Amino acid sequence: MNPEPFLQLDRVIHEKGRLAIMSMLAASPELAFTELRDTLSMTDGNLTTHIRTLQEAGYVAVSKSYQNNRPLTTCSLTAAGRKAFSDYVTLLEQIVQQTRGK
Amino acid sequence: MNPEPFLQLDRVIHEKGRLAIMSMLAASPELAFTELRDTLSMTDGNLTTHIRTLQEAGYVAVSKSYQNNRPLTTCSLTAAGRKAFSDYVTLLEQIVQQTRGK
DNA sequence: GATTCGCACTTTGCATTGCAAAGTAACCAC
DNA sequence: GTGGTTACTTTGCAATGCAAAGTGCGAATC
Repeated sequence: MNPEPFLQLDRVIHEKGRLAIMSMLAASPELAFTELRDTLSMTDGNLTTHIRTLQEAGYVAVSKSYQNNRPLTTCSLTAAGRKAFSDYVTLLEQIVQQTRGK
Repeated sequence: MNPEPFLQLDRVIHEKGRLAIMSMLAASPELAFTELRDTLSMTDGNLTTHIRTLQEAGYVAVSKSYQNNRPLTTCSLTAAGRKAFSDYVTLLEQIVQQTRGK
């Protein structure tokens, strides 16, 4: 068994909530705070902190505006975020293959 | 994007360290404390607590004995552990496919 | 026009947990 | 017998996930 993939897993992404956020953002150019919250059944507080963590890591860009007289926060992946997520998934693939191939 | 797989990920297994332990145990019938520690470059304290967590979840069986005048702790997957790990990897597969198939 | 309501977040506080430093126990070397 | 090594365990701390409570703003109700 090769332990390398595990050791390399990015802590920022390897967290249920943030992994889900990253996956959703990888599939859509941008998503609103409320879309993420409702789709992932997260509490508001939980979602803000995860988004902040991703933002501080440089993985997502956050834009805040006003639309329809409401605050509107939209998130999108940065280039670094896309890269990091791709690398992460590659590691997952390796782990799955290592496991299934036993 | 389907958020189901993420929501289902088993917290006990979905942790870098424990995921690595479970993977190693899935590949070998049993492993010694020291083998796990050295292969995964974990500190002793870190490893014991992770093993305890897995044990309390009913995923690994731990047997303690004395061999060569040394304590010898060996771990192996339980049936429940094997099942839980298999389910977990299945979810990983889904996540990888969802991502790669975009 | 004050006030209640609802929406979209943010902040705060708590409870959990990862982690390693220090501790324990048993053996060996000298 | 004490100094060192191995194989763990316990303890303490720092980080983090999480949700309850808080904030700001506009709309509706009175």
